[in-house]
Amino acid sequence: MALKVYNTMTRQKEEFIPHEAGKVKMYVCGVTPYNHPHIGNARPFITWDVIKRYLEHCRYEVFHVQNFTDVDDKIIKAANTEGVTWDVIANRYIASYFEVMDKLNIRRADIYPTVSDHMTEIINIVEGLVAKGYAYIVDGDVYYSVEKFNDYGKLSGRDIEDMKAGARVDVDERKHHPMDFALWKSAKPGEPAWESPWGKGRPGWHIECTAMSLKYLGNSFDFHGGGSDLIFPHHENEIAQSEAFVEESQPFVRYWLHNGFITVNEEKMSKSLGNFFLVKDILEHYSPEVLRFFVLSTHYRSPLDFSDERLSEAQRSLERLRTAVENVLQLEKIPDTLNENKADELVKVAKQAEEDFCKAMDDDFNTALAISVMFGLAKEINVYYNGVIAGKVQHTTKGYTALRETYFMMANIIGIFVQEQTGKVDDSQELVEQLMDIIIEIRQHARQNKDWTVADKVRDSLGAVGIILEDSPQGVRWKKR
RNA sequence: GGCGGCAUAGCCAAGUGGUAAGGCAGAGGUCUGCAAAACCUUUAUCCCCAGUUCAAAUCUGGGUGCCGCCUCCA
Repeated sequence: MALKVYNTMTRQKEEFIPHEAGKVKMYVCGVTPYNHPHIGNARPFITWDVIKRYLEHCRYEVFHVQNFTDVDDKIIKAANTEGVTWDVIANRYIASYFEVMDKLNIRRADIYPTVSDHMTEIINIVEGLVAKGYAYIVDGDVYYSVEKFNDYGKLSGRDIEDMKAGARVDVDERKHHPMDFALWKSAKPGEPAWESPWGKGRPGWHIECTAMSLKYLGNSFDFHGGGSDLIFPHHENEIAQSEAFVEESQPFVRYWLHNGFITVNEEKMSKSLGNFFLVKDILEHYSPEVLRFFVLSTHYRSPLDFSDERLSEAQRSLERLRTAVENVLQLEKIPDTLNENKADELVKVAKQAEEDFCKAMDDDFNTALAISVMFGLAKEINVYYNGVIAGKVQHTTKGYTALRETYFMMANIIGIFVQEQTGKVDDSQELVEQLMDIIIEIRQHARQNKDWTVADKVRDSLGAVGIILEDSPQGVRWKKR
Protein backbone atom coordinates (compact mmCIF):
# COMPACT_ATOMS: atom_id res chain seq x y z
CA MET A 1 0.00 0.00 0.00
CA ALA A 2 1.48 3.24 -1.10
CA LEU A 3 1.33 6.54 0.67
CA LYS A 4 -1.03 9.00 -0.95
CA VAL A 5 -1.18 12.68 -0.18
CA TYR A 6 -3.57 15.42 -1.19
CA ASN A 7 -1.65 17.95 -3.23
CA THR A 8 -3.13 21.44 -3.23
CA MET A 9 -1.49 22.07 -6.57
CA THR A 10 -3.40 19.33 -8.38
CA ARG A 11 -6.35 19.23 -5.98
CA GLN A 12 -6.23 15.49 -5.74
CA LYS A 13 -4.58 12.68 -3.87
CA GLU A 14 -1.38 11.52 -5.47
CA GLU A 15 0.99 8.73 -4.73
CA PHE A 16 3.96 10.09 -2.85
CA ILE A 17 7.24 9.62 -4.68
CA PRO A 18 10.17 11.36 -3.04
CA HIS A 19 12.61 13.41 -5.05
CA GLU A 20 15.35 11.20 -3.74
CA ALA A 21 14.56 7.60 -2.86
CA GLY A 22 14.29 6.94 0.85
CA LYS A 23 14.55 10.59 1.77
CA VAL A 24 12.00 13.27 2.48
CA LYS A 25 12.75 16.94 2.50
CA MET A 26 10.10 19.16 3.98
CA TYR A 27 9.60 22.81 4.68
CA VAL A 28 6.91 23.87 7.09
CA CYS A 29 5.98 27.53 7.27
CA GLY A 30 6.72 28.65 10.79
CA VAL A 31 5.38 31.54 12.79
CA THR A 32 5.99 35.24 12.91
CA PRO A 33 7.01 35.57 16.54
CA TYR A 34 5.08 38.57 17.84
CA ASN A 35 2.83 36.83 20.34
CA HIS A 36 2.51 33.54 22.20
CA PRO A 37 1.30 30.73 19.95
CA HIS A 38 -2.47 30.24 19.82
CA ILE A 39 -4.02 26.89 19.13
CA GLY A 40 -4.59 27.77 15.50
CA ASN A 41 -0.83 28.08 15.25
CA ALA A 42 -0.41 24.74 16.95
CA ARG A 43 -2.49 22.72 14.49
CA PRO A 44 -0.02 22.69 11.59
CA PHE A 45 2.87 21.84 13.86
CA ILE A 46 1.02 18.98 15.52
CA THR A 47 -0.03 17.78 12.08
CA TRP A 48 3.45 17.93 10.63
CA ASP A 49 4.92 16.34 13.69
CA VAL A 50 2.70 13.32 13.13
CA ILE A 51 3.45 13.31 9.41
CA LYS A 52 7.15 13.29 10.20
CA ARG A 53 6.77 10.52 12.78
CA TYR A 54 4.83 8.43 10.29
CA LEU A 55 7.31 8.99 7.48
CA GLU A 56 10.09 7.92 9.81
CA HIS A 57 8.08 4.88 10.80
CA CYS A 58 7.97 4.10 7.08
CA ARG A 59 11.76 4.29 7.15
CA TYR A 60 12.18 7.53 5.33
CA GLU A 61 15.04 9.73 6.33
CA VAL A 62 13.37 13.08 6.96
CA PHE A 63 14.98 16.48 6.82
CA HIS A 64 12.69 19.13 8.25
CA VAL A 65 13.16 22.87 7.94
CA GLN A 66 10.91 25.37 9.66
CA ASN A 67 11.44 29.09 9.59
CA PHE A 68 10.82 31.98 11.91
CA THR A 69 9.82 35.18 10.15
CA ASP A 70 11.58 37.43 12.60
CA VAL A 71 11.62 40.59 10.48
CA ASP A 72 8.07 41.73 10.00
CA ASP A 73 5.64 44.64 10.37
CA LYS A 74 3.87 43.13 13.34
CA ILE A 75 7.08 42.53 15.22
CA ILE A 76 8.23 46.08 14.54
CA LYS A 77 4.91 47.41 15.72
CA ALA A 78 5.05 45.38 18.93
CA ALA A 79 8.62 46.55 19.54
CA ASN A 80 7.68 50.18 19.08
CA THR A 81 4.72 49.79 21.42
CA GLU A 82 6.93 48.35 24.14
CA GLY A 83 9.87 50.62 23.39
CA VAL A 84 12.27 47.75 22.76
CA THR A 85 14.12 46.61 19.66
CA TRP A 86 12.57 44.14 17.26
CA ASP A 87 14.88 41.33 18.24
CA VAL A 88 13.72 41.46 21.84
CA ILE A 89 10.18 40.73 20.69
CA ALA A 90 11.24 38.07 18.23
CA ASN A 91 13.48 36.24 20.69
CA ARG A 92 10.88 36.34 23.44
CA TYR A 93 8.21 34.73 21.30
CA ILE A 94 10.55 32.28 19.67
CA ALA A 95 11.33 31.08 23.18
CA SER A 96 7.61 30.92 23.90
CA TYR A 97 7.08 28.96 20.71
CA PHE A 98 9.56 26.31 21.78
CA GLU A 99 8.25 26.14 25.32
CA VAL A 100 4.71 25.47 24.12
CA MET A 101 5.57 23.11 21.28
CA ASP A 102 7.90 21.08 23.48
CA LYS A 103 5.04 20.55 25.90
CA LEU A 104 2.87 19.37 23.04
CA ASN A 105 5.50 16.72 22.35
CA ILE A 106 6.33 18.21 18.98
CA ARG A 107 9.76 17.10 18.02
CA ARG A 108 12.14 19.75 16.82
CA ALA A 109 12.86 20.45 13.19
CA ASP A 110 16.39 19.91 11.95
CA ILE A 111 16.89 23.60 11.48
CA TYR A 112 15.01 26.80 12.28
CA PRO A 113 16.33 29.50 9.97
CA THR A 114 15.43 33.13 10.54
CA VAL A 115 15.08 36.03 8.14
CA SER A 116 17.62 38.13 9.97
CA ASP A 117 20.28 35.45 9.50
CA HIS A 118 19.65 35.15 5.78
CA MET A 119 19.87 38.67 4.43
CA THR A 120 22.70 37.74 2.08
CA GLU A 121 20.77 34.88 0.54
CA ILE A 122 17.63 36.98 0.25
CA ILE A 123 19.45 39.85 -1.43
CA ASN A 124 21.11 37.45 -3.85
CA ILE A 125 17.79 36.08 -4.95
CA VAL A 126 16.22 39.51 -5.34
CA GLU A 127 19.20 40.58 -7.40
CA GLY A 128 18.85 37.48 -9.52
CA LEU A 129 15.16 38.16 -10.10
CA VAL A 130 15.93 41.72 -11.15
CA ALA A 131 18.69 40.52 -13.49
CA LYS A 132 16.37 37.97 -15.06
CA GLY A 133 13.70 40.55 -15.65
CA TYR A 134 11.17 39.24 -13.15
CA ALA A 135 11.50 42.19 -10.82
CA TYR A 136 11.80 45.94 -11.08
CA ILE A 137 13.03 48.70 -8.83
CA VAL A 138 11.03 51.75 -7.80
CA ASP A 139 12.47 54.27 -5.33
CA GLY A 140 14.46 51.72 -3.36
CA ASP A 141 11.63 49.17 -3.37
CA VAL A 142 11.86 46.04 -5.46
CA TYR A 143 8.70 44.49 -6.85
CA TYR A 144 8.01 41.16 -8.43
CA SER A 145 6.21 41.41 -11.73
CA VAL A 146 3.50 38.76 -11.74
CA GLU A 147 2.85 39.19 -15.44
CA LYS A 148 6.38 38.01 -16.21
CA PHE A 149 5.74 34.63 -14.63
CA ASN A 150 3.57 32.55 -16.94
CA ASP A 151 2.32 30.16 -14.30
CA TYR A 152 1.31 32.80 -11.79
CA GLY A 153 -1.86 31.63 -10.03
CA LYS A 154 -1.38 27.92 -10.62
CA LEU A 155 -1.48 26.96 -6.96
CA SER A 156 -4.47 29.00 -5.90
CA GLY A 157 -6.37 28.70 -9.16
CA ARG A 158 -6.42 32.39 -9.84
CA ASP A 159 -6.21 34.38 -13.00
CA ILE A 160 -4.14 37.55 -13.13
CA GLU A 161 -6.75 39.43 -15.10
CA ASP A 162 -9.54 38.51 -12.69
CA MET A 163 -7.50 39.67 -9.79
CA LYS A 164 -6.77 42.95 -11.47
CA ALA A 165 -10.50 43.56 -11.72
CA GLY A 166 -11.30 42.31 -8.26
CA ALA A 167 -8.37 43.87 -6.41
CA ARG A 168 -9.51 45.04 -3.02
CA VAL A 169 -6.29 46.67 -2.05
CA ASP A 170 -5.47 50.28 -2.75
CA VAL A 171 -3.51 50.15 -5.91
CA ASP A 172 -0.03 51.55 -5.68
CA GLU A 173 0.41 53.50 -8.92
CA ARG A 174 4.09 52.69 -9.01
CA LYS A 175 3.37 49.00 -9.49
CA HIS A 176 3.06 47.62 -13.01
CA HIS A 177 0.25 45.33 -11.95
CA PRO A 178 -1.92 45.51 -8.82
CA MET A 179 -0.84 42.02 -7.77
CA ASP A 180 2.87 42.77 -7.98
CA PHE A 181 4.36 42.30 -4.54
CA ALA A 182 7.38 43.62 -2.70
CA LEU A 183 10.59 41.62 -2.64
CA TRP A 184 12.44 44.39 -0.85
CA LYS A 185 11.05 47.38 1.00
CA SER A 186 13.03 50.58 1.45
CA ALA A 187 13.60 51.61 5.04
CA LYS A 188 11.20 53.92 6.80
CA PRO A 189 12.21 55.91 9.87
CA GLY A 190 12.23 53.85 13.05
CA GLU A 191 12.41 50.54 11.27
CA PRO A 192 15.23 48.02 11.33
CA ALA A 193 17.09 48.08 8.03
CA TRP A 194 19.82 46.22 6.25
CA GLU A 195 22.18 47.38 3.52
CA SER A 196 21.30 46.34 0.01
CA PRO A 197 22.08 47.29 -3.60
CA TRP A 198 18.86 49.36 -3.52
CA GLY A 199 19.71 51.18 -0.33
CA LYS A 200 18.74 50.40 3.23
CA GLY A 201 15.66 48.30 3.70
CA ARG A 202 14.24 44.94 4.59
CA PRO A 203 12.80 41.94 2.78
CA GLY A 204 9.21 41.58 1.69
CA TRP A 205 7.07 38.91 3.26
CA HIS A 206 7.46 35.97 0.89
CA ILE A 207 11.06 36.07 -0.17
CA GLU A 208 12.50 34.62 3.04
CA CYS A 209 10.82 31.27 2.52
CA THR A 210 12.19 31.10 -0.99
CA ALA A 211 15.70 31.92 0.17
CA MET A 212 15.72 29.54 3.10
CA SER A 213 13.99 26.59 1.46
CA LEU A 214 16.24 26.73 -1.61
CA LYS A 215 19.29 27.01 0.60
CA TYR A 216 18.53 24.08 2.88
CA LEU A 217 16.44 21.81 0.70
CA GLY A 218 17.58 22.41 -2.85
CA ASN A 219 15.80 23.55 -5.98
CA SER A 220 13.09 20.91 -5.80
CA PHE A 221 11.97 19.31 -2.57
CA ASP A 222 9.15 17.08 -1.38
CA PHE A 223 6.76 18.78 1.01
CA HIS A 224 5.83 22.34 1.73
CA GLY A 225 3.16 22.88 4.29
CA GLY A 226 1.25 25.37 6.33
CA GLY A 227 -2.23 26.68 6.97
CA SER A 228 -4.58 26.97 4.04
CA ASP A 229 -4.63 30.74 4.37
CA LEU A 230 -1.06 30.68 3.11
CA ILE A 231 -2.04 29.30 -0.28
CA PHE A 232 -2.63 32.78 -1.52
CA PRO A 233 -0.72 34.95 -1.65
CA HIS A 234 2.19 33.53 0.32
CA HIS A 235 2.79 30.18 -1.36
CA GLU A 236 1.70 31.41 -4.76
CA ASN A 237 4.33 34.09 -4.52
CA GLU A 238 6.95 31.70 -3.27
CA ILE A 239 6.43 29.58 -6.35
CA ALA A 240 6.70 32.61 -8.60
CA GLN A 241 9.92 33.75 -6.96
CA SER A 242 11.54 30.37 -6.65
CA GLU A 243 10.75 28.91 -10.04
CA ALA A 244 11.63 32.16 -11.79
CA PHE A 245 14.92 32.32 -9.95
CA VAL A 246 15.89 28.69 -10.40
CA GLU A 247 14.69 28.40 -14.00
CA GLU A 248 14.39 24.63 -14.02
CA SER A 249 11.69 22.45 -15.46
CA GLN A 250 11.15 20.58 -12.18
CA PRO A 251 8.73 22.10 -9.70
CA PHE A 252 9.94 24.06 -6.70
CA VAL A 253 7.81 21.83 -4.47
CA ARG A 254 6.53 18.37 -5.33
CA TYR A 255 3.60 18.23 -2.89
CA TRP A 256 1.83 21.16 -1.28
CA LEU A 257 -0.08 20.23 1.86
CA HIS A 258 -2.35 22.66 3.67
CA ASN A 259 -4.20 22.16 6.90
CA GLY A 260 -7.68 23.45 7.64
CA PHE A 261 -8.42 26.05 10.27
CA ILE A 262 -9.36 25.87 13.84
CA THR A 263 -12.60 27.75 14.32
CA VAL A 264 -14.46 29.13 17.31
CA ASN A 265 -18.22 29.07 16.97
CA GLU A 266 -17.62 28.07 13.37
CA GLU A 267 -15.56 31.21 12.73
CA LYS A 268 -11.91 31.18 11.86
CA MET A 269 -9.68 31.68 14.84
CA SER A 270 -7.14 34.34 14.08
CA LYS A 271 -5.11 36.97 15.73
CA SER A 272 -6.70 39.67 13.62
CA LEU A 273 -10.21 38.65 14.66
CA GLY A 274 -9.15 38.50 18.28
CA ASN A 275 -11.06 35.25 18.90
CA PHE A 276 -8.00 33.19 19.62
CA PHE A 277 -6.95 31.05 22.55
CA LEU A 278 -3.32 30.86 23.53
CA VAL A 279 -1.94 27.38 23.93
CA LYS A 280 -0.38 28.26 27.25
CA ASP A 281 -3.79 29.27 28.60
CA ILE A 282 -5.47 26.11 27.38
CA LEU A 283 -2.75 24.07 29.05
CA GLU A 284 -3.82 25.48 32.41
CA HIS A 285 -6.99 23.42 32.10
CA TYR A 286 -6.10 20.53 29.85
CA SER A 287 -3.01 18.45 29.41
CA PRO A 288 -0.90 18.90 26.27
CA GLU A 289 -1.79 15.33 25.40
CA VAL A 290 -5.49 16.15 25.34
CA LEU A 291 -4.93 19.12 23.06
CA ARG A 292 -2.83 17.01 20.72
CA PHE A 293 -5.38 14.25 20.68
CA PHE A 294 -8.17 16.74 20.07
CA VAL A 295 -6.39 18.17 17.04
CA LEU A 296 -5.62 14.76 15.59
CA SER A 297 -9.11 13.39 16.05
CA THR A 298 -10.15 15.28 12.92
CA HIS A 299 -8.50 14.96 9.54
CA TYR A 300 -5.94 17.73 9.07
CA ARG A 301 -7.63 19.29 6.04
CA SER A 302 -11.03 19.63 7.71
CA PRO A 303 -12.04 22.60 9.78
CA LEU A 304 -11.92 21.91 13.51
CA ASP A 305 -14.24 23.72 15.86
CA PHE A 306 -12.71 24.49 19.20
CA SER A 307 -14.65 24.57 22.44
CA ASP A 308 -14.43 23.52 26.03
CA GLU A 309 -16.96 20.77 25.39
CA ARG A 310 -14.92 19.33 22.55
CA LEU A 311 -11.78 19.35 24.64
CA SER A 312 -13.35 17.62 27.60
CA GLU A 313 -14.82 15.06 25.25
CA ALA A 314 -11.34 14.47 23.86
CA GLN A 315 -10.12 14.08 27.41
CA ARG A 316 -12.65 11.36 28.16
CA SER A 317 -11.85 9.55 24.92
CA LEU A 318 -8.17 9.67 25.69
CA GLU A 319 -8.76 8.16 29.13
CA ARG A 320 -10.25 5.14 27.46
CA LEU A 321 -7.10 4.64 25.43
CA ARG A 322 -4.99 5.19 28.51
CA THR A 323 -6.79 2.45 30.42
CA ALA A 324 -5.65 0.02 27.77
CA VAL A 325 -2.07 1.22 28.28
CA GLU A 326 -2.35 0.50 31.99
CA ASN A 327 -3.87 -2.90 31.31
CA VAL A 328 -1.21 -3.89 28.84
CA LEU A 329 1.50 -2.89 31.28
CA GLN A 330 -0.14 -4.94 34.03
CA LEU A 331 -0.01 -8.02 31.86
CA GLU A 332 3.75 -7.92 31.89
CA LYS A 333 3.75 -9.15 35.49
CA ILE A 334 1.70 -12.23 34.78
CA PRO A 335 3.38 -15.63 34.31
CA ASP A 336 3.57 -17.01 30.80
CA THR A 337 1.51 -20.13 30.05
CA LEU A 338 3.32 -20.70 26.76
CA ASN A 339 0.09 -21.31 24.90
CA GLU A 340 1.11 -21.18 21.26
CA ASN A 341 -2.41 -20.98 19.88
CA LYS A 342 -3.25 -18.00 21.99
CA ALA A 343 0.05 -16.38 21.09
CA ASP A 344 -0.59 -16.82 17.39
CA GLU A 345 -4.07 -15.45 17.74
CA LEU A 346 -2.86 -12.30 19.47
CA VAL A 347 -0.01 -11.80 17.05
CA LYS A 348 -2.53 -11.95 14.26
CA VAL A 349 -4.76 -9.38 15.94
CA ALA A 350 -1.81 -7.06 16.41
CA LYS A 351 -0.69 -7.49 12.84
CA GLN A 352 -4.13 -6.72 11.48
CA ALA A 353 -4.35 -3.60 13.64
CA GLU A 354 -0.98 -2.41 12.41
CA GLU A 355 -2.04 -2.96 8.85
CA ASP A 356 -5.26 -1.01 9.35
CA PHE A 357 -3.45 1.79 11.10
CA CYS A 358 -0.90 2.18 8.33
CA LYS A 359 -3.58 1.98 5.70
CA ALA A 360 -5.33 4.89 7.36
CA MET A 361 -2.13 6.91 7.61
CA ASP A 362 -1.23 6.07 4.03
CA ASP A 363 -4.46 7.69 2.96
CA ASP A 364 -3.35 11.29 3.28
CA PHE A 365 -2.48 10.91 6.96
CA ASN A 366 -5.99 10.09 8.10
CA THR A 367 -5.33 10.34 11.83
CA ALA A 368 -9.04 10.25 12.68
CA LEU A 369 -9.33 6.82 11.13
CA ALA A 370 -5.98 5.72 12.53
CA ILE A 371 -7.15 6.65 16.02
CA SER A 372 -10.27 4.57 15.57
CA VAL A 373 -7.97 1.62 14.87
CA MET A 374 -6.31 2.37 18.21
CA PHE A 375 -9.69 2.17 19.91
CA GLY A 376 -10.23 -1.20 18.29
CA LEU A 377 -6.90 -2.49 19.53
CA ALA A 378 -7.56 -1.02 22.96
CA LYS A 379 -10.71 -3.10 23.13
CA GLU A 380 -8.79 -6.23 22.16
CA ILE A 381 -6.28 -5.49 24.88
CA ASN A 382 -8.99 -4.94 27.49
CA VAL A 383 -10.87 -8.09 26.58
CA TYR A 384 -7.67 -10.10 26.75
CA TYR A 385 -6.68 -8.48 30.02
CA ASN A 386 -10.07 -9.15 31.60
CA GLY A 387 -9.92 -12.74 30.42
CA VAL A 388 -6.45 -13.32 31.82
CA ILE A 389 -7.32 -11.71 35.14
CA ALA A 390 -10.44 -13.83 35.42
CA GLY A 391 -8.36 -16.91 34.72
CA LYS A 392 -10.37 -17.68 31.61
CA VAL A 393 -7.71 -16.87 29.03
CA GLN A 394 -4.19 -18.23 28.74
CA HIS A 395 -1.52 -15.56 29.04
CA THR A 396 1.37 -15.63 26.61
CA THR A 397 4.30 -13.29 26.69
CA LYS A 398 4.69 -13.52 22.96
CA GLY A 399 1.06 -12.59 22.36
CA TYR A 400 0.95 -9.81 24.87
CA THR A 401 4.22 -8.40 23.57
CA ALA A 402 2.72 -8.15 20.09
CA LEU A 403 -0.27 -6.27 21.46
CA ARG A 404 1.86 -3.95 23.52
CA GLU A 405 4.39 -3.16 20.83
CA THR A 406 1.74 -2.49 18.24
CA TYR A 407 -0.28 -0.31 20.56
CA PHE A 408 2.77 1.70 21.56
CA MET A 409 3.87 2.01 17.96
CA MET A 410 0.56 3.73 17.24
CA ALA A 411 0.76 5.86 20.35
CA ASN A 412 4.23 6.99 19.35
CA ILE A 413 3.11 8.09 15.92
CA ILE A 414 0.13 9.95 17.35
CA GLY A 415 2.55 11.25 19.96
CA ILE A 416 0.77 10.28 23.16
CA PHE A 417 1.49 8.18 26.28
CA VAL A 418 5.17 9.07 26.41
CA GLN A 419 5.32 8.99 30.17
CA GLU A 420 3.45 5.72 30.47
CA GLN A 421 6.02 4.07 28.24
CA THR A 422 9.13 5.48 29.80
CA GLY A 423 7.80 5.36 33.34
CA LYS A 424 9.63 8.57 34.04
CA VAL A 425 8.23 10.80 36.72
CA ASP A 426 9.55 13.97 38.27
CA ASP A 427 10.16 14.49 41.98
CA SER A 428 6.78 15.97 42.81
CA GLN A 429 5.00 13.19 40.95
CA GLU A 430 7.04 10.64 42.80
CA LEU A 431 6.05 12.17 46.11
CA VAL A 432 2.39 12.11 45.10
CA GLU A 433 2.70 8.46 44.21
CA GLN A 434 4.25 7.64 47.56
CA LEU A 435 1.50 9.51 49.36
CA MET A 436 -1.16 7.75 47.34
CA ASP A 437 0.34 4.39 48.22
CA ILE A 438 0.01 5.26 51.90
CA ILE A 439 -3.56 6.48 51.56
CA ILE A 440 -4.59 3.44 49.58
CA GLU A 441 -2.98 1.08 52.05
CA ILE A 442 -4.85 2.63 54.95
CA ARG A 443 -8.09 2.53 53.05
CA GLN A 444 -7.54 -1.10 52.20
CA HIS A 445 -7.35 -1.88 55.91
CA ALA A 446 -10.69 -0.19 56.35
CA ARG A 447 -12.12 -2.19 53.49
CA GLN A 448 -10.85 -5.44 54.93
CA ASN A 449 -12.65 -4.55 58.13
CA LYS A 450 -15.73 -3.77 56.06
CA ASP A 451 -15.61 -0.24 57.33
CA TRP A 452 -17.32 1.12 54.25
CA THR A 453 -17.95 4.51 55.80
CA VAL A 454 -14.26 5.27 56.10
CA ALA A 455 -13.41 3.64 52.78
CA ASP A 456 -16.06 5.65 50.95
CA LYS A 457 -15.12 8.83 52.73
CA VAL A 458 -11.53 8.48 51.55
CA ARG A 459 -12.63 7.81 48.00
CA ASP A 460 -15.10 10.68 47.96
CA SER A 461 -12.61 13.11 49.44
CA LEU A 462 -9.98 12.17 46.89
CA GLY A 463 -12.61 12.52 44.19
CA ALA A 464 -13.28 16.04 45.36
CA VAL A 465 -9.68 16.98 44.60
CA GLY A 466 -9.78 15.22 41.26
CA ILE A 467 -8.30 11.84 42.08
CA ILE A 468 -10.30 8.79 41.06
CA LEU A 469 -9.86 5.47 42.84
CA GLU A 470 -10.72 2.25 41.13
CA ASP A 471 -10.95 -0.93 43.17
CA SER A 472 -10.34 -4.19 41.41
CA PRO A 473 -9.41 -7.76 42.30
CA GLN A 474 -5.83 -6.92 41.27
CA GLY A 475 -5.58 -4.03 43.64
CA VAL A 476 -6.40 -0.37 43.58
CA ARG A 477 -5.65 2.00 40.74
CA TRP A 478 -5.82 5.72 40.89
CA LYS A 479 -5.68 8.46 38.35
CA LYS A 480 -6.14 12.17 38.07
CA ARG A 481 -9.28 13.35 36.47
C1' G B 1 -17.92 39.32 -8.21
C1' G B 2 -13.72 35.32 -8.82
C1' C B 3 -11.61 30.69 -6.67
C1' G B 4 -11.96 26.59 -3.19
C1' G B 5 -14.28 23.60 0.55
C1' C B 6 -18.17 21.53 3.58
C1' A B 7 -23.41 19.44 4.71
C1' U B 8 -23.37 11.71 7.81
C1' A B 9 -27.12 9.63 14.72
C1' G B 10 -28.23 14.10 20.63
C1' C B 11 -22.88 15.79 19.89
C1' C B 12 -17.89 14.90 17.46
C1' A B 13 -16.26 12.16 13.28
C1' A B 14 -14.44 8.22 9.29
C1' G B 15 -16.22 6.48 4.84
C1' U B 16 -15.14 8.36 -3.67
C1' G B 17 -20.24 2.57 -6.46
C1' G B 18 -22.10 -2.78 -3.20
C1' U B 19 -25.85 -1.87 0.98
C1' A B 20 -23.45 3.28 7.12
C1' A B 21 -16.08 2.77 11.26
C1' G B 22 -14.86 4.85 15.85
C1' G B 23 -15.49 8.19 20.09
C1' C B 24 -18.55 11.16 23.60
C1' A B 25 -23.34 11.36 25.75
C1' G B 26 -27.91 8.12 26.81
C1' A B 27 -30.51 3.20 27.96
C1' G B 28 -30.24 -2.00 29.68
C1' G B 29 -26.98 -5.86 31.50
C1' U B 30 -22.27 -8.53 33.59
C1' C B 31 -18.67 -7.57 37.39
C1' U B 32 -18.27 -4.80 42.33
C1' G B 33 -19.49 -4.14 49.61
C1' C B 34 -21.10 0.30 46.88
C1' A B 35 -18.80 2.78 43.01
C1' A B 36 -15.35 3.40 39.05
C1' A B 37 -13.07 1.06 35.01
C1' A B 38 -13.71 -2.75 31.61
C1' C B 39 -16.85 -5.92 28.81
C1' C B 40 -21.79 -7.23 26.34
C1' U B 41 -26.37 -5.30 24.12
C1' U B 42 -28.77 -0.94 22.21
C1' U B 43 -29.37 4.35 19.30
C1' A B 44 -28.81 6.86 11.43
C1' U B 45 -30.67 5.04 5.30
C1' C B 46 -26.17 9.97 5.06
C1' C B 47 -29.42 18.67 3.54
C1' C B 48 -33.38 18.79 -0.69
C1' C B 49 -34.82 17.57 -5.92
C1' A B 50 -33.77 15.17 -10.48
C1' G B 51 -30.55 11.87 -13.23
C1' U B 52 -26.72 7.79 -14.42
C1' U B 53 -26.42 2.54 -12.64
C1' C B 54 -28.33 -4.10 -11.34
C1' A B 55 -26.50 -1.10 -7.19
C1' A B 56 -25.01 5.90 -4.77
C1' A B 57 -23.65 8.79 1.54
C1' U B 58 -20.30 7.95 -2.42
C1' C B 59 -20.93 9.81 -9.74
C1' U B 60 -23.72 13.96 -12.78
C1' G B 61 -27.02 18.33 -12.95
C1' G B 62 -29.95 21.80 -10.18
C1' G B 63 -31.27 23.91 -5.45
C1' U B 64 -30.65 25.34 -0.13
C1' G B 65 -27.45 26.39 3.95
C1' C B 66 -22.61 27.16 6.06
C1' C B 67 -17.28 28.18 5.85
C1' G B 68 -12.51 29.77 3.91
C1' C B 69 -9.22 32.59 0.42
C1' C B 70 -9.08 36.96 -2.82
C1' U B 71 -5.86 42.41 2.80
C1' C B 72 -1.76 40.66 7.87
C1' C B 73 -3.05 35.62 9.34
C1' A B 74 -1.25 28.60 10.74
